[in-house]
Amino acid sequence: MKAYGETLRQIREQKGLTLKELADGICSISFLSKFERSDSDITLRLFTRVLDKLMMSFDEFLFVHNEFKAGQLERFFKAIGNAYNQNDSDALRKLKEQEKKKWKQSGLEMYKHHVLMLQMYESIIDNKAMVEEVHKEDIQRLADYFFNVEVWGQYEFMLYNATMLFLDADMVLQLSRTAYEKSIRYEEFQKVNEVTGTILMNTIIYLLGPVNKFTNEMKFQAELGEFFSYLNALSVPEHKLFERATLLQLKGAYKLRIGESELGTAMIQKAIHIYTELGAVGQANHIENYLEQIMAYQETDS
Amino acid sequence: MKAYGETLRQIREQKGLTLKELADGICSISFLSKFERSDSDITLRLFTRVLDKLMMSFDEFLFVHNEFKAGQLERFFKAIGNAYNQNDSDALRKLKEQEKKKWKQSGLEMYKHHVLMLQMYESIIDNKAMVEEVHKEDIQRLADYFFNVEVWGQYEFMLYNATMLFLDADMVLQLSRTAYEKSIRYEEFQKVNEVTGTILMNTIIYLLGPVNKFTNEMKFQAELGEFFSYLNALSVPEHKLFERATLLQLKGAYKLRIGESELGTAMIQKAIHIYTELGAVGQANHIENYLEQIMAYQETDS
DNA sequence: CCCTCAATTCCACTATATGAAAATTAATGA
DNA sequence: TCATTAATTTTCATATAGTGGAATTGAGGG
Repeated sequence: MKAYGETLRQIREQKGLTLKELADGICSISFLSKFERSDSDITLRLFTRVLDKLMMSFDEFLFVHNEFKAGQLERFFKAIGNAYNQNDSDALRKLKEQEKKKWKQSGLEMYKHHVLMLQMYESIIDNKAMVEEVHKEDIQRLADYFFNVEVWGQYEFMLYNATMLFLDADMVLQLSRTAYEKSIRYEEFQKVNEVTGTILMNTIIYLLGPVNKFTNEMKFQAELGEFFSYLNALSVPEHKLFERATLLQLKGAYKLRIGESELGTAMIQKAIHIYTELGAVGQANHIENYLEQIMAYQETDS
Repeated sequence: MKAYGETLRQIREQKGLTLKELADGICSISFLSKFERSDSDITLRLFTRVLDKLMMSFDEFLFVHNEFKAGQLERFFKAIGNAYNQNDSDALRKLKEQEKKKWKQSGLEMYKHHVLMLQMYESIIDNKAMVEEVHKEDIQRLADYFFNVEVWGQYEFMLYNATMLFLDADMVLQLSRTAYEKSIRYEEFQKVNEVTGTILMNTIIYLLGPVNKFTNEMKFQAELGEFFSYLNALSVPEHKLFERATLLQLKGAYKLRIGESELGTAMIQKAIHIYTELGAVGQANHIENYLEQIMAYQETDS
């Protein structure tokens, strides 16, 4: 792997800066030269100032350094998401083995969580019943982790989003609420902001329950109201059209759920219409199927 | 300012890790302890591995470290944007003085660009004619910079987006094209991806020309087609509803521009309708005004 | 109470980060 | 062609990053 210094040199030369100019006020010229030739490493403090001077963020620097590939966190969850969406249980198993290995080497709890998560996705794909008894305590451990971490970071948000579907309703209620509260200080940090959105959406979907229950009595009415208001707050910026469209769609589903069929259908139709107008046919079809499923069950029922 | 080590300690403790666990395989326990107590700095190489183990990105770490504030790059451009949108020429002048000072201290060209940019925004707000002669060469310098930087980073994209409005049409054509091409490798890097979107939108708006010219002959027909196709390519992911809506709106404006009034109006109405349905009244009004302006001019003309 | 584990401190030692000045290279121009 | 100058690399001295170990403190836990 290329050293960081070489990347820095590339960037500096791109910008037409001399060693002297970049080093000025930060470190000696000779040292910067050494670092760029990977004759020496650099301390965090100095490097921060170098990047500041270049008006560059660490993540962007690393992105360039890693040949324009995203960081490990995103790659990890994206790999899981891709494998799951493509029903590729081989890929999931592979990922699971990797994490298991890391766990055995380090004994760190986080890798155990990863193994659990991957196992669960695997069992969904393979349509195997989850070996509940065995995992029960692992799940509890995972939930405990979420309850104990005081400040959530992007990792916790993403992990929770990827596992909430396996947790009990009362846990989900508490944790999603916690997640929303903890996310507020990340308002300016786009990535966390976005995961929070998905968490809230998934929570609402979770609380609405399976489609074939849409005619029974309602369990989480108050809580749904609460989470709708969170999602509303998150979608305040007017350019967040995707969040707003999803909100519309979910509100429609909610109306359907509580029996206001005409209103609910109308709202979902609106959402479908918007997606269609914008040429997002995949999404439009997806919602349409969802709506049809509900209708089918309700017909059976009546 | 708090030292990095302290922040790391907070995070480590939050995650319930011991020094031993975090240091294992990376560095000695006693050293990590030293670093966390700011008794010592840490090298970039080691710190990268620490963050990797924590599944944390540099930017997120710095975000937490800086008390949940965005990085300097974004703060800088956001400050300018805010001041401009609020017609606050005092704030702009203040920013300008800051950059001027940096320029005098370092002699770096980039600060001169910043001064130029701020001066131009200032003159728009104060409705003063730009002192063209004086700035002509500065503008040329800025354009030269864009032409010479081989690999654009987030900074270059943002700077170009903020200044293109002051450049000549032929420069804008070339540079926007370049910008799009250079942005392709940043597909996975959200922030650059987003600025690219705005650059393309602004380019199209620039090429469409002022509203009161909407009845004259068309200059950049071919180029507009080109940029529409770029923006189309960028908006492929179906969740990019804002980009898609803007595209609809701009295509409508284009139709109006080339005389297809009914079709153009219909498209823009669609966009307005979507914003309205999604409760984005600000945006909806904004587009409505735009449409009315065009219509007013066309009526005068006929 | 003892026992254990996490963290700090101290020490001795090595590797290397960092700065100042000298040497080299490259480019430019008279 | 030879100065001249700027940019970079080398050299070398020193401060400090980083290791490993051992002794100490402190906080539970049984």
